[in-house]
Amino acid sequence: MAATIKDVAKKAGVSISTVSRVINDSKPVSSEIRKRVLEVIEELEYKPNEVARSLVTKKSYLIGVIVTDLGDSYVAEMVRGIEEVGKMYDYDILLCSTFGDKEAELKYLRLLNTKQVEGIILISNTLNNELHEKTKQLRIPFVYLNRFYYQDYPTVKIDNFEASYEMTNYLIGLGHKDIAYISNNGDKFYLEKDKLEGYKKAISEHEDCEEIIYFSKDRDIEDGYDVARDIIGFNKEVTAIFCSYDELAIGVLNYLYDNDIKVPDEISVTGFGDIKIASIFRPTLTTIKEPFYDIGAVAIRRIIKELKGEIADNSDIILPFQIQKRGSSIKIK
Amino acid sequence: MAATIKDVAKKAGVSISTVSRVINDSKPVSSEIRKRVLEVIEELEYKPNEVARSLVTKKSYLIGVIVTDLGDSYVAEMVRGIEEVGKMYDYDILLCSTFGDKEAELKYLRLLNTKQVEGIILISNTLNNELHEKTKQLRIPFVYLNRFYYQDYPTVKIDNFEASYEMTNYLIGLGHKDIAYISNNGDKFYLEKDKLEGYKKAISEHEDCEEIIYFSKDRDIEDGYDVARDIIGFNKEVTAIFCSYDELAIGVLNYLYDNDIKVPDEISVTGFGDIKIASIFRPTLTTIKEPFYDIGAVAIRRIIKELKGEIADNSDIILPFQIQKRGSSIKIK
DNA sequence: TTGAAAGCGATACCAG
DNA sequence: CTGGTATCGCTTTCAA
Repeated sequence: MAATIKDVAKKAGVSISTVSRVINDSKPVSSEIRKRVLEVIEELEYKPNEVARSLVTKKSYLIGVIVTDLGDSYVAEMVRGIEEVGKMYDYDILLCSTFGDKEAELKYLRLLNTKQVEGIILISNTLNNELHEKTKQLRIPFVYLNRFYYQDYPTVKIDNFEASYEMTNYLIGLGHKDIAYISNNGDKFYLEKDKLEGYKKAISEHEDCEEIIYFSKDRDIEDGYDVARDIIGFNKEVTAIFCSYDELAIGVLNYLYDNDIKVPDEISVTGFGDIKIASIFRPTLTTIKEPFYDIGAVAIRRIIKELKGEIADNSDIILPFQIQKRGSSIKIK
Repeated sequence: MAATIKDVAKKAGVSISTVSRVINDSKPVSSEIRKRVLEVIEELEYKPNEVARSLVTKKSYLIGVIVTDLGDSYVAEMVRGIEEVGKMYDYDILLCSTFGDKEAELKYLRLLNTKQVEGIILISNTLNNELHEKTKQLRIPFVYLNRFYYQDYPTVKIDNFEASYEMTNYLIGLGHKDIAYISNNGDKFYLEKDKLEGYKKAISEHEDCEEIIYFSKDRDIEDGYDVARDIIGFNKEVTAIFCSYDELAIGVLNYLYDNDIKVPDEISVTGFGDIKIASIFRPTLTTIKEPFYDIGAVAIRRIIKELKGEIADNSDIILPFQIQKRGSSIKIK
């Protein structure tokens, strides 16, 4: 068995209170005794049992992180941010993956609560209305991260409208007039709505441009592939395709590659997100960089602040984005 | 404050022992009392405090997972496997990322220990000799996963020699004779050694083939890019390039793309690993599928078995691999 | 079948 | 500055 505080106390000939004091240096201890205790600790390789400690202090130094799927690079990126910043404040990450199952979101919310996590970050990709009551009950700091939907919880994100507006203007600036936009869904709860509006606004500000909007079935690579076929088939004059998600853009690039259509020479393609593959793929993808790492980092930062009792209003945090200009877009000839 | 077992006991008019019995059904409780207790639990929304429970049972239902970087898709994949199987046995994952820092590996080993994790899985990408003594001290199940080096701990992997041998034979079967192999390093502790041997053996068994071995500086995409330049520059007759890691292969494909060399028409390229991007990239990459998810799954399975006292010898577990034939390789004309 | 009481390993308050 | 002791929330003997 591992040594306990009692073992140390006995061997050092002091009380457990004293041992506790030296390991936490919570109260003054004579340097003589401190030294002896430290020696015994060394000797016994004593390490305080954090579980016991948690029980009395009510601090677990654990943050629960519920994610959809680490297999999505943007999720992994957020978790990196969460973890790295968490560690700076001695917080550890308890990880749960839902694989898109709403039931699981609720289940893990409960589970993490029994494990006494001090805060919870949920990275979701669906809409979940049952969430509300559960999160209220918990009474622990909670941040909701969702790249697709908008729901009424504290969150961290970029200004999707503005980003989309800028990207469209960037393409217009390159001389493109027939810019197709691949949207996923413009309904109420979708962040996509903002993006779509951004595109529309930019287009409407330029007389020689017209809205060309296509809707994809979903937002995976295959969906981009399918829409690309439609666009190319029906709309020969399109010179640029702006996709509301990088995943769609990759699908578009794949379709164009398979059909020997040169990017960017014949057609420019841009995405949204800057997921990992965007800079690796050939051609490299021009896209809007959503700072996933920072989003995670800021999310946990917010939780820790709240834990420390520092003011934390319920407002969303908006992070800056960037237009990453890469090989898939070019000035029109 | 959340309700405790005492609150439940008081409200139900029974002792806490009884409450404990019903929530664990560890001992018979009259159905009448059970019902009442259950009602109160419902009413108070009582959820047992797992921390307190851990303290007495010595079971935290926590497995520590130390990884290099979730940003590497294969790591994320392993963690998925670990977590999904872990959950089946009610285990949760405590995640720590080292970003390649050896010191951090040791540090987190200690940390996880104080957090009373019941087992540890380390996903590493370096050699770490100081590990040995630390892991022995812990006396908890430990599995070591490393895609690059071999170190003397229980691990889960594929037969790298055999995989490399098969892939080389596959290319030979396609009619290729001048097959370049990009190795990272053939030294003692490198798994790479086995791969290199596999390639050599296959080549040696075919009279009209000759070893063409290039060494990359490291094993990232850029390194593959650099080596490709060398190969193309110095070895015009090469018709196939077999890379010891998918990352290198992606670099090679990028170089060929940038220099207008058609894959697979002019040259075939194959990789090793089947990381996520391999099947997305164009052309899709022919490669050896290392079952990362399964490796993680089996690793935690092993730990849980050991925890249950089921026999667990110290031998490595070898998982099957597969040759994924995709678009980057073709029969020679 | 039930309850009382002893711990699990630490912290923290109260005396001295 | 140091020690004794209650306590955190729960499980687990031991008696009844």
